[in-house]
Amino acid sequence: MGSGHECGPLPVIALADCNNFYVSCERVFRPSLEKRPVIVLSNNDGCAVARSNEAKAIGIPMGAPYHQIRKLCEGNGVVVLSSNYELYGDMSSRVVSVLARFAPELEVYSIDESFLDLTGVPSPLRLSTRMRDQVKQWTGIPISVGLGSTKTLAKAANRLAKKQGIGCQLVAKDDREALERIAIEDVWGIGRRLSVRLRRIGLLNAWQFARAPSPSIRAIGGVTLERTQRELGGISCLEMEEISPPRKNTCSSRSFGKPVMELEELEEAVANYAIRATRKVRSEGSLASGLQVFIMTNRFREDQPQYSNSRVLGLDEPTDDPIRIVQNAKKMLRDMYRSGYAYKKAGVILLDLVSSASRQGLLFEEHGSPRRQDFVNAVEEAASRYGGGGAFWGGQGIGKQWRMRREMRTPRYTTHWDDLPLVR
DNA sequence: TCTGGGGTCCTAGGACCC
DNA sequence: TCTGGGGTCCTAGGACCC
Repeated sequence: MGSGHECGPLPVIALADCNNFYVSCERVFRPSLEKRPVIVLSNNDGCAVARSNEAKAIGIPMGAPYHQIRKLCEGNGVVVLSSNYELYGDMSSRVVSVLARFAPELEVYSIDESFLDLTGVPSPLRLSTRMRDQVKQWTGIPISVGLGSTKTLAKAANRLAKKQGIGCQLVAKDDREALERIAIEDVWGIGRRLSVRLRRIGLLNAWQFARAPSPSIRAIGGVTLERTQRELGGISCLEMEEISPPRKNTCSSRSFGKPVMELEELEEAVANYAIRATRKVRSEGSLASGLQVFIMTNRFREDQPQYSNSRVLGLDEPTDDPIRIVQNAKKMLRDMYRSGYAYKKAGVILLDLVSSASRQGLLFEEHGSPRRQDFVNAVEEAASRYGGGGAFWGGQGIGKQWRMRREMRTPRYTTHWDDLPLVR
């Protein structure tokens, strides 16, 4: 230790990333979608958030608003699906459980990506290939695996693996040829803004970026960008995080299916979002120390008057009480509501979540009488067991004119009994 | 007519204090 | 001729990710 030489084996990080994940999930249950152009739309059937390779080849860009590509889709026989997050969430955990058999240390990074520590494995490429076959065989989901000595190099390797249609790829920190093929905007951590500024000073790809003088990098993107640069140079700055740190905030928000003018309807939507957000924190055993409510008009409509606002409230004591949160959220909404605007979106954010186990022990809480707690728990229990139809709070309303559109959703094959595929 | 949702981290600048 | 300086805390906004 401390000699400046390598001690122990060179670190090897793998990034296993599902190919076109949402589309692949749909294909598992509808094999007829294989080899056809398929896209999955975001909430509200708004944008294309997943595209099969065939759909990419047609020229459908990532994130394209559906109304802009509708003609293109119709003209090319593209299968268009609404998103089905219950299905994707369930498929995701299946994939993770297979991956976990291949490495002692695994970090679930997103719904379709996991990092694995393969340090010390004799032949990481061969292991990755076996892993990829296993995932495909057991879950039906195709994945690509990138290998590198840091997370950022593994990301870059994964990108090349996907681009070239090969399953697994390793990129070493001094592999000039490979790193030159990664455009600057495709480096993990460099988005649209930063890539423009980096291109302006002549840095066009990952190789050039990695070798640029670090003070100029820091001047452009601060310590975060400098970390990315070091990672590309093989110096690890982003550690594996096996257990994800507890969430700090949670948000529930939706665009409305139709613009909303009236306060009453907004109140209904906000009550629903508040309850959804509260259920999330309850399920994680957390309490909210504050909440934020926001509303906004459609920012794309330049012909219409715009208004957006938000209110933040600190709670005197952390809570997971839906009644209290809904009451406060509605009060905050009424406070900032202005009539005469066509509202497009609203949301509720629960802030500064703390663990309910470490609840700071007020034995005599004014609002938290045992009977009230029991009542709240009973309603929430019924709601979670039987879904929204089991029980709901008064303020949630029953009209739901503002509900989002989801007109092309496939059945929830794996999570709802009613939707199980029938075998004949 | 139609443009997603849910997160994190960092930084600059203001308020406040001594 | 020329307003003190330095620390902490908080927040809004900007950047990124999938």
